Amino acid sequence: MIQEKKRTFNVFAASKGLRSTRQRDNILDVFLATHQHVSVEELYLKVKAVSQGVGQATVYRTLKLFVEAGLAREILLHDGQTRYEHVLAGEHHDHLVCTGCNSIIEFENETIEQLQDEIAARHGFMIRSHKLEIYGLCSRCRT
Amino acid sequence: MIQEKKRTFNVFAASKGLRSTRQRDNILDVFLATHQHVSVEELYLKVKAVSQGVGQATVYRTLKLFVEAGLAREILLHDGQTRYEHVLAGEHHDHLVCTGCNSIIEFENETIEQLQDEIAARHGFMIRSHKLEIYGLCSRCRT
DNA sequence: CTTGCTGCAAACAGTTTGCAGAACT
DNA sequence: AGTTCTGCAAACTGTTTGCAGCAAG
Repeated sequence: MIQEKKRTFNVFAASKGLRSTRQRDNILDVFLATHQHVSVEELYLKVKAVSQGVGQATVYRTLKLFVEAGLAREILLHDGQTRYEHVLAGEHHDHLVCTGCNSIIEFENETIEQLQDEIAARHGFMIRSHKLEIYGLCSRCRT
Repeated sequence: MIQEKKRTFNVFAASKGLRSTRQRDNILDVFLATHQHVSVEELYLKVKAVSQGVGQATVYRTLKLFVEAGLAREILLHDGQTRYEHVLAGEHHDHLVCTGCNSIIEFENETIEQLQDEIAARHGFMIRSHKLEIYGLCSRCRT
């Protein structure tokens, strides 16, 4: 599905008249190879390790493109850094964030999603996205 | 209940050996008189209108104290500013955030809270707090 | 050759911090 | 008097932007 994502980005790029560059390819590769919730800084370091001469600015700019292309999603946790996660086709997941070790457990719950739809409908609200984060201590960190 | 909140803060201050100052009183008054989701900047301006000579830094410092004292809670939306909301005894509410006009509708849903507890339990996770934000367009903004 | 993309460094916005003087106890 | 608190301005951090040169189409 990595190929699939690359294709998605190419289609998007073509439709926008964007050019294909070494940097964007590198960043996309690294992003796709990465696990959930990379910060820009982390990604920048990984990209730099693979190929010299990619500036932070480009990483920032490119990540925004990925978001536009629907490949990535911004998430704001409480650590002052914007992080990006993969958008997995169709489904959505939420996060259990451990404040002890900063680990993140993902979960999905169809019922919660449905309830959200109901709540939105009740307020005449049209949902575009949502974010549910539960903070606390994971099983290892609760002593 | 404003008196009640002031008392809460005084108790907290006393227990921490903090001093009572004109600035802190002013900021607390303004915060309590304020509606949900004030940014530091907004609060700073309101405080300055009431009494000259209160610096931004003090507002920042004081808001953190309110959080520690359990009166306020930080919320991070997607506008680059940290906002603070009132902590209402016991109950918790979540947000429908309109990306059109930046208005915020609050809601509560007991069932969602229960589902969260179940999910957490399933992962051996101990919940400390959570945050559910639904982004989209409110009834006025959806055209 | 035209136009978009990049790296760099400077600019920014929000927040934090060091410090000298003011204020509380 | 002894400390804590404050305002100011400078420092910081994460992110954005202007621009000259580079590279893709």
